[in-house]
Parts: sequence; C-alpha cells; structure tokens
Amino acid sequence: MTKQPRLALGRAQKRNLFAHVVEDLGTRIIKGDLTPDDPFPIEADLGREFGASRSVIREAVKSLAARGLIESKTRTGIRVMPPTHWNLLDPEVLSWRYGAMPPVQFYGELFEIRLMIEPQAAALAAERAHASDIAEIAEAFAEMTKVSPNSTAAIDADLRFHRAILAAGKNALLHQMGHLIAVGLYISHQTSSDSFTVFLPQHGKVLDAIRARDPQAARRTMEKLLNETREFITGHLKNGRRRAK
Amino acid sequence: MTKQPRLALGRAQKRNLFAHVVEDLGTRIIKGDLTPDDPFPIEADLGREFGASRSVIREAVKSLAARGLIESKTRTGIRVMPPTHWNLLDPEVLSWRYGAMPPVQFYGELFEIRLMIEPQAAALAAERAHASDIAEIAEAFAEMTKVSPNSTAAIDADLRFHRAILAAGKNALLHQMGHLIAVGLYISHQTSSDSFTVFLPQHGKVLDAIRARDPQAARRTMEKLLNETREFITGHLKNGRRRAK
DNA sequence: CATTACCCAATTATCATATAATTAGACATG
DNA sequence: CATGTCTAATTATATGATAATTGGGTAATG
Repeated sequence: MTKQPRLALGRAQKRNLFAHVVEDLGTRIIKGDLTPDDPFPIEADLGREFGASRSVIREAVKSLAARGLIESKTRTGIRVMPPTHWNLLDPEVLSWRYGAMPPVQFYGELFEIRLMIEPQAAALAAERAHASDIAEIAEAFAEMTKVSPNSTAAIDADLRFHRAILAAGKNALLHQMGHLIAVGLYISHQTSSDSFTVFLPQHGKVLDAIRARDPQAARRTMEKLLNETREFITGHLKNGRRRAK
Repeated sequence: MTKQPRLALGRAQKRNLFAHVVEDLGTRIIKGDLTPDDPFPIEADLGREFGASRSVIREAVKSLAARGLIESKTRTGIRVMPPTHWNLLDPEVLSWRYGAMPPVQFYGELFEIRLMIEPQAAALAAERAHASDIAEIAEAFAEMTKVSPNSTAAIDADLRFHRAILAAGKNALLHQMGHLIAVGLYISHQTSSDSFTVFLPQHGKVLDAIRARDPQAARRTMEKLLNETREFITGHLKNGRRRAK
C-alpha cells in the first residue's frame, strides 16, 4: 500500500499530529472522560480514531505515561492511572487541569501552594541572594514599572520577578515551582489586569526587604502580596468572570 | 532484511529496551554528561549506540521531552534543555538526580521544601480532615508502631502516614508532593533506620494535634518532627555514610 | 475442591524501511 | 545590509512485519 499523506481537514491542524493526540487524550483523561475503570482503547483503535499511525499513537502514549496519566503494559493494554498519580506540577498537566476545573477552585489550590512556598522563598532569598540575584530581581521590578499593565509583557515581567526570587533561594526544587507561579500569574492577569497596577507597590516592598537582607520582612511582605492578590482575584472570579478561549 | 531479535548481552537487561534508553539518557543528562551546548546525537546514531530501532529511540526521546529534559525539533535535532526547565518533581527525574548529587545537598534541598509544605499541610489537615481521613492517618500510625523498624514495611507505613496528612489537606497539588516525601523518607531510612524509632513518638503528637483539630499544634509538631529528622539524618550523612547501589 | 502447570490469544514491544514535512543555513539577489 | 530562494539534514509519519510478555483459561495433579 502506498503511504497515505496526512490530510489536515476541518479546523486548522496547527501543531503536529503527535502533539494533538497528546493534548486530546490528556485533556480527556483529566476531564474524567476516561477513567481508570473504563477500558482504554488499544493502540490500533486509537490510530483509527485519530487517523494516525501506530508510531504516533505510541509516542503519544509514552509522553502521557511520562506525565503519570496512563500506564501501558504488554497484554494488559493501556490504562488510566488514578489522579493521585498524575504529575500535576507538569506544565502541560497543570494547564489541562486549568481548562477542566472551575477557575475559583483551581486558583484556590494554586494559591494555597504559592503561600506555602513563596514567603519562605523570599526569606531564603534575603539570606542567600548574590549581588547578581538581587540585580535581577531589581531589574525585573524596574521592567514591571515600565510595561503597559495589560500587555503580555506585564505577565512576563511579573513572572521574571517571582522567578528571580525563587532562583535567589538557591534551591533547585524551589526554582522548579516557577511553573506553578507562571500559571497563577497568567490567571491573575487574565482575570483582571488591574491587579498588576494595584499590587505593583507591594512587589517593591518585597524587593526592598530582600535588598535589606531582612528575611522576616521578606517573608511578611511576600505573604501580604499573595494574600491580597488572592483576595482580589478570587473576588473577580466569583463575580462571573469567565475566561477566554 | 530479516528482523534481528534483540539479544540481551552482558549485564542482566531486566527492564525493556525503552526503559533502559530513557534511564540511560536521563541520568547522563542530569549528571551533566550531556549539556545544552553539546551537540546531541541524532536518532540514527542513538539507535546504533543502544542497538535499538528508531522507534524505541523516538519513544524514549518523547518520554524525556515530557519530563522537560530535552526538546526535539525537525531539522534542528535533539537538544538538552537547561536545568531550570527540568521537571524536578517528576519521580524519575527526582531519583536520577538523587543518584547524581552529593546526598547531603540533595537531602538539604528536599527538606527545605518539605518544611515549607508539610507543616502547613498538617494545619490544613487539622481544619479539613474528614473522619475517614483521620482514621487513615491513625491507621498508618498504628501500623508504624507495629512494623519492624528496618524493614521496607517501615518506609511504607511512614509514607502512608505523611501521605494521609497531605490527602487530608484537600488540595490535589499538595497531595502530589507525596512523591517528594517518598524520596525523602527513603533516604532517611537508608541512612539510618534508627530514625524511624527515634521519631515515632513525634508522629504520634502530630496525629494527636490533627485529631484535636488544632491547626497551630499540627503545624508546630510537624515542623518539629521535620527539623529534628533533618538534623538527625544530616548528621549521619556527613559522617561518611555512603548509600547503597 | 484446591493448586499447580501449561497453553493460547491479545496486546504491546521492537524492528525495518520508506516517504513526508519542516527548517537552519547557505547562497543568491536586490 | 536586507530579503528571498534553495537545499540538505533531521525529525515526523506511515506501514507492515515479527518478537516478547502475560492474563486468563484449561488441563493435570494432589
């Protein structure tokens, strides 16, 4: 049989086939359309369903397995893993989950974690930051004061600020939490770009505390920043703010 | 050409070829043998190196890419991502990293995070735990009192205890941190199984606090447990304790 | 009846090969 | 210098085999 070139019908098939299969199955699993109890389609059937070759399906399966969403074994086939097994901190999984949960709940969970991590991270930064780390935090803050509040540059600068603090904490695991924060900031800005302007000064206070090498102040100011942001955004989310996309 | 059956020469090739390639490349990347600057071998060369077909190599590449270790693009080929991009919370990555770092440093990082997470998790558990959650924590503790301190059952019971507390916090992201804790406990027990017996009573105090619905006490007792464990184990690690394997 | 040993069919694992799609970099052109 | 065009390198996808694994059925055994 001659090779069937892949035809992109219907909606713009921008990303490649592999990415499409991964995302489609990933979101279905997280939405609960496919559960550990349901029998999962075998590779051949998945291939038919997506109009993809077995190669693509298998690669997608490996990708999802690496994220803890599924498991694939000889003879048994593929099965969905229980939610406790999912790598929720994986950026993809995080974003799929964001699309599948009520925003208020998602945001609530996210901030609960941020509140555990970031105040202490700020304190560590105040203790351990090198001059270059502080310079980076300061630069990020300077950028925040310049950008247009409702541009994506605002999100970038904000993220840069928070990441720089994590980096200054000199703990690789800590730094990794940047993914979580990125999603948190994204939601914040999507929900209300006003928040950026409102909480800009508090960012400055965090910077000052770190600069002053004052761990307690760093912890307190960061905690205040997060608590107030959470309250602000949660209020907006509850007022029937729907998200784009 | 007729198909070459795969021959397992040399050391026992227990896991399948795919898993072997993933682990080999993964550890090499994390050890720094392959950096973002080095040119990464192309699929064909990897296939030759491992004596594997392109399919297996590609599946391994997708698996590593899902963990944020590498990126693969048409024409550019494969490249190692900078460490900040790695999904360090992924259980595999975590364990590879454990094998590639000085134990004291690894343990230090790990406990810094545990200290951010678990005391607050215990406090949340004291507030939110359902009766069944408390029963599970209690049962785990009961099991801890029964098992032989230097058995793997001890690790299991210990992990069960800590996981149950996370679960009682009613935050999926929190629960996810169980992976981190698992590795932490594993190291603790490997380093000194005495720690299990020494800190058993303090576990009981945490349980009591949660049972009493006293968030502050839960936080304090958990914090004490972690701090003392860290001190105890770090001391042993510095005394030239080498790990197995 | 219970337990063990064996076999079979289902499913993934691996291999081999061919073609399609993408794109970095070279090169030409203005 | 900027911009467009071409080409070769590399991954992306497809196809069709064969190998390896194993859950569950079935027979043999005690």
